[in-house]
Amino acid sequence: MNNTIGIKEVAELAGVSIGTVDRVLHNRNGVSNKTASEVRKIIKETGYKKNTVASRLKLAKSKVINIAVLFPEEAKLKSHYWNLPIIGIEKAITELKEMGIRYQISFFKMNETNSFISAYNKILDSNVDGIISVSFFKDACNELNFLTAKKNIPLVYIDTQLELSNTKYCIHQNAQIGGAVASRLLYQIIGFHGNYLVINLMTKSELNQNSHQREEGFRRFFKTENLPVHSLKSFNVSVKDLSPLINFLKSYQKESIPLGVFVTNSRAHLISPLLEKLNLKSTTLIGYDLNKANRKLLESNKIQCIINQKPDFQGYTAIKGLFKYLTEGEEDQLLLDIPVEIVLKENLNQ
Amino acid sequence: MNNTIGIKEVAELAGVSIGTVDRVLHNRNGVSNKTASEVRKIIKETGYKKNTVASRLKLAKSKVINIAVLFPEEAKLKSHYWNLPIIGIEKAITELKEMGIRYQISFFKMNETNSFISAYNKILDSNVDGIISVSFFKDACNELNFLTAKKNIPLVYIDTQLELSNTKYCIHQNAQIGGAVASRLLYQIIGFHGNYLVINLMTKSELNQNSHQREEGFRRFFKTENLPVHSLKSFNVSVKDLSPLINFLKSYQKESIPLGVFVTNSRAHLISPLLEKLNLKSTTLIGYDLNKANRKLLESNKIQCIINQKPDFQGYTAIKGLFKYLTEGEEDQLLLDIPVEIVLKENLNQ
DNA sequence: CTGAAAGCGCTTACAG
DNA sequence: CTGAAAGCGCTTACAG
Repeated sequence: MNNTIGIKEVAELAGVSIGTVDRVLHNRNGVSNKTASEVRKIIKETGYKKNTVASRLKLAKSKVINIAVLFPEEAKLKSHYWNLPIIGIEKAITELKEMGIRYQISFFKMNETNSFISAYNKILDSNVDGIISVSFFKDACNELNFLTAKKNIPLVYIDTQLELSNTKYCIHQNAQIGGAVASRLLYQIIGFHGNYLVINLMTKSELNQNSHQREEGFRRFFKTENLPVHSLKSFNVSVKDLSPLINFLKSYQKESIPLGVFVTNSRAHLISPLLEKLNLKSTTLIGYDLNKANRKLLESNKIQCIINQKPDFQGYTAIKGLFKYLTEGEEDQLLLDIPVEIVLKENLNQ
Repeated sequence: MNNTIGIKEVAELAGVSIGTVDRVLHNRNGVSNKTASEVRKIIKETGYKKNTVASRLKLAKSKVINIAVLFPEEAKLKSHYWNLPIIGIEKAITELKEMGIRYQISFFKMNETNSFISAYNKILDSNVDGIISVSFFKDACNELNFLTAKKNIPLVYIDTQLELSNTKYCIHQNAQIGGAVASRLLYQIIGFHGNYLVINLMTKSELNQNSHQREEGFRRFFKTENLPVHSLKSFNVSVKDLSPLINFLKSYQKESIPLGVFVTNSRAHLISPLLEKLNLKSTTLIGYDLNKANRKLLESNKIQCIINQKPDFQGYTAIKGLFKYLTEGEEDQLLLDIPVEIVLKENLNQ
């Protein structure tokens, strides 16, 4: 490969100055159609690629890349789940610091659509080059998709993923695969002759879409693998009142066969004490996310397995991907499936 | 933070020219002690950090960073295990291309120390800035450690890790943790009332150190967790003649309790057919490494779990770490524990 | 519509 | 022993 093609060579071949080549490269106006197409031809022929390092060195101060991060306010709490993506974001920003990039974070209240809307409006009014957020509110996010598309501002959703119209970029874990991994693990442990229970802990009135898809993946496994099981039930319950679940769990007390429990969100730590109190022995518990409570239960063998969505990695990747997109127009790092990471007590603190 | 401290500011504060500051920064001679210490003082006070982007832009052509990679010749074969680190290496090189870095690969024969020695001698005679290799031969690697230290060339071992004297940098997976993860998985499936078997498949006369440590981690789990088991045995066998193993496995045919098999290297695919032929039902098989054969058996449920050492990630990290070290003197990315990745059929192709 | 020139922060050959 | 100047590849304000 001819690695020596720079803007200078392109300019020479096209018989113009490097300034003109640069104008064409950035679609700035002030170039005649004829010149522009000639330059474009040469760029195509030579396979010229802009040197991002040189470009960013020049622009690092005068044209800093501004990333807005819009997260639930829980992100402010250290060691909270929503704080983890920020760790990754900061790592990426540090790595790219010399390239001239910074981020600013704003917060919204999880149960107030309006706080989300007013936050993103403020962001859109500011001088922003890219946005990282999460899709909690369907209508508001659809609107945000529309507004950012109009303004040509890349918007990356990480983590939870609502089904929206026109979402362009998202970095998250495939919920179906997570569910299937959970069922495979439980099935290997418990086998045909056991009871399976999916618990959807709800904070809102309707079932979270992520939970729904995880359950779907969980159930599909048994079909795909053609494994009939003794009993597979699911139970939706509000975190505000777990008593219906407690009553339901009592029905397993009489049974002597093992029970496998899959909690479809980060709140497996709420279930473990119930199982203990009800004295449901030989129960295997699988949940999501390495929050403090889950970590502790993993360490004390009360939870057997946690599926990690690697929120830090998601944040990291979102920044790296946005940088790549904004500097080189490359999109493929902004549509990513994060691998399902299986965490046991033994590989917890690596 | 004062992000505006550049070499210019340092020069001004020290009352010298930027050329002199640069000489101090790179410990080049031709600076009086007095001037040098004054400059160093200012650097310390201001917390000045060289801008790597600018530095590499200047040097990208005149001082390309040369990385030598020395791998077993199996690395030439696509889809072979030893080819995987190269994929990661190439990814990292591509990302850093504009910074002026390239790599050159040479090969040695796995069972010929001399081919390794003559290969590294050739590398050391060339103009090389850093080396990535693997430690297969104890004496030769000790010698290589010595030679590279003398020449001040950073040497990173990835993957397998012999216990050598004076190994400075290595990127690999903790073998003990891998073994412990395997035992946890098997124990959850098989429980107290089962047979556990560790199979060490050997290519040489003595037991590979990695295998040894994996077995150690496997056995330690039962002690740490205080879980006595019905039977836990291990069997060392040469890949050249599996018949002793076959005979040994026959002893399990009479037993009606489940069997958990842990293969401590990448050759679980050699064991699966034996288990089938001997009709050892309700056996769970765990091994290492996502080679083609293992992948296939995972997909057909003949192997239940594979521990992935992420060789591609190791190669990627080695290049990134060497670059960081060579440009900024930062060492910590060259001493790395790669997380133990648990792979089931469901999260295999992510 | 286009070019020449200055400059991003660092490095180095050259001159003194 | 030290400084002034040129240059890495790109960008842009300025002049025409």
